[in-house]
Amino acid sequence: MTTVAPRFDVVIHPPPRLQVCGLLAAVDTMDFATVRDSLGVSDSVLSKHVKQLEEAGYVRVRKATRASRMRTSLALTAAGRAAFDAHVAELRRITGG
Amino acid sequence: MTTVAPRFDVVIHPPPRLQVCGLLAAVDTMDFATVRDSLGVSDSVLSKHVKQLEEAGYVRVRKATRASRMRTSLALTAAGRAAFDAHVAELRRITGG
DNA sequence: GCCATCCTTTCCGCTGTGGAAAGCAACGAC
DNA sequence: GTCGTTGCTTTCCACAGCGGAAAGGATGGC
Repeated sequence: MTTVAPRFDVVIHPPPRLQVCGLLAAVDTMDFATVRDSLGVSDSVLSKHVKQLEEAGYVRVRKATRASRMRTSLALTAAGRAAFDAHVAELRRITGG
Repeated sequence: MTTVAPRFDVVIHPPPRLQVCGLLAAVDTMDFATVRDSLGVSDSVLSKHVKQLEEAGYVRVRKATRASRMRTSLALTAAGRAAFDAHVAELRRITGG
């Protein structure tokens, strides 16, 4: 039984962004550097993908000074979580969940 | 517990090909026209995606004369099924299945 | 022969992508 | 204050992948 309406989302689907959403879905918040290292991508690549997720309203980017250094933390928004859940539901439907 | 080793497959991941594999995974064989109509794409688009799956060794294309008309039927190969299962496993892993 | 069916291939313009490098803001060291 | 470092961001660029339209077979009915 599905709780969200399956809906394919082209913003989420590409591998790097699917991974970012997958990571963020499991936590409240995650540092930019942690995500970057988890994906094994460069700063610029992650930054660009995060920007797309942010412009879609799926990810919130918060900059805070921590330990005397600026850190950027990422989190899924409510809309982002909903879109991710719907996309995952659609993937399950397509792949014969 | 996983039965196949999760492995991301860039040949399978793009939406049209993921859908083709998803359809074929559920049956022994499916006609080209049926797949085309299920995806809602044009002949040329499906043909090109099928070709990529075929060149990867994932789909077998069989042409047979049926009802006095030539029909093309598609089926996953063993390698195709294995790759699809592995890709689905990886998607589940990424999305927190 | 001619036409219709059923794909396949080519052509073309567009979009998306990653790598490299330059940019930039914030901070501590001095 | 200026210098260098850290931590992203943006720009530039070259390239791969995509779909639509149209031309191209191949086959069979007439």
